[in-house]
Amino acid sequence: MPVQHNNDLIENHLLAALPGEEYERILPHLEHVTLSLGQSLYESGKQLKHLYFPTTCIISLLYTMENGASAEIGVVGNEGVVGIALFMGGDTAPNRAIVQSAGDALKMKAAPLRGEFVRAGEFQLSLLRYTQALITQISQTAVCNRLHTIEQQLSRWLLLSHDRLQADELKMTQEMIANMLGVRREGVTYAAGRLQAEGLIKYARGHITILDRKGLEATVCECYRVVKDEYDRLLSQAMP
Amino acid sequence: MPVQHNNDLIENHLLAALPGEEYERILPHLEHVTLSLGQSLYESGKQLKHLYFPTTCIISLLYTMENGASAEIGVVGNEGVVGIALFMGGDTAPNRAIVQSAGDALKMKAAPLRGEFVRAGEFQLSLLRYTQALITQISQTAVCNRLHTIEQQLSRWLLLSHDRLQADELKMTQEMIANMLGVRREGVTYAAGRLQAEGLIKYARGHITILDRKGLEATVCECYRVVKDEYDRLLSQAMP
DNA sequence: CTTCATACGTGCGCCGCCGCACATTGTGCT
DNA sequence: AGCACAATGTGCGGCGGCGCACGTATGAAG
Repeated sequence: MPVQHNNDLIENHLLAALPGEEYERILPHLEHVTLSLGQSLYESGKQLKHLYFPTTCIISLLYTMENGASAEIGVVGNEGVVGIALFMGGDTAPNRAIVQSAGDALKMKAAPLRGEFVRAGEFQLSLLRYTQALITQISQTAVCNRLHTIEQQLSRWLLLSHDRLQADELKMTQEMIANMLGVRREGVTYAAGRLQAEGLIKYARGHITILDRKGLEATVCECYRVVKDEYDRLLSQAMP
Repeated sequence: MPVQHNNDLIENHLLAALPGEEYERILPHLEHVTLSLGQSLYESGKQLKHLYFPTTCIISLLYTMENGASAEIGVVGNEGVVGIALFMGGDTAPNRAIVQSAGDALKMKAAPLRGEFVRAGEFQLSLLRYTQALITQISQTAVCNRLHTIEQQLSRWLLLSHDRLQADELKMTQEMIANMLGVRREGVTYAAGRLQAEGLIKYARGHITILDRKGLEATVCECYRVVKDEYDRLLSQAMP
């Protein structure tokens, strides 16, 4: 289905921040799609066909090892875009993009993207600034994986997801979170139990509710703040 | 000192791959600099002033926590460039760039870089492709930090350094490696001891020699291969 | 209302890594 | 040559996380 309402665009901050002229040029190339939980947007090493601008969904960038173990390297919501390899010139990436929270996105074909990108306008600047923010997120994930406990990383993960979510409840089992964080399911059970005991979250059978966001922010490691500040700085127009 | 010999350029693969026209335009903006071990090219949050194209040096991208703990997020040699935030539009980055192996580089001021970048020529394409390769390296660092042992990570780190080095010996104490990997110095002693016992490396007081590269490649985790393949694929002109 | 798969809880032994303390061995400097 | 210091070796207790096994609860399907 083609994009019918301008509101669709506004829901993605990168698109919403475009000046009218570029907005008009890009509009016809966007297609509204609904994505379901667990769906794959691209696979490791496979040619990317589209760019996805999330509006209400959340996408997780995952790397899966040969033995099946996996770990998340970043998360993308309506502040960003999925498929940066397309405009960075790689065409493929050695990771996967999986729908972590069902919802909608705007899909753009590769060909018009390239045409628009080489104009070196605001669209290109936005995409590149976003990419730098994503690099910070990935970097901080590396640091956090090295130096912090599961409980700290879970807090960081919950806050990053909450920032990209319109609600306080996310549908997500501990098993799924364990796959994202690259840890045992039991490890998540333990860490989530502690956060619940502190009254910061509440969870039950695949439903996690953020009860005390301030409290979470107070206990999370600095990694969250570093990433958040960098997103705010680089995407100030695009992330209110 | 200004660049006097074209050979200087050839030593950096990104510059060497430029077509003659762009090469001529960029040449006057490059300055040859010699960098010493431990020197900082930029600090966290500080305005970047220059882009550095390593020729014989190796640069480490590090993140340092508030409590002083640090971890490497990537390494750059003559296949790449330091200071991507300059052309990605961020101007600053929340990490540091430290000289890991003394040597030379070509330095380019921010202003002419921007002018050249917006021409959307081969220079821009090269820089962006390189950035994607770097993203893969950072991502794989995150995964490796999560899932692999110090010994595996040390192997990966040695191979990545060896790829960017002209020799088999690198000047590097175990203490420094520990800071890069974000682990204890004793952990590096133990892991290095095992690699030495297997006859893969030899080390003594700040001098590490790669004895059996094939052997190292056979024991390293898949993370190294993933990064290497992606660099080869994206920078095939630039990394022989 | 029962059934049943799915999600979560818990205990146990094990291992890798940490923090600390201290011994030992090179290396450069005078 | 001798000294001081930097680099490495080693041991020990502790902890966080792993793999495994099995128990418990809850929501949906019939």
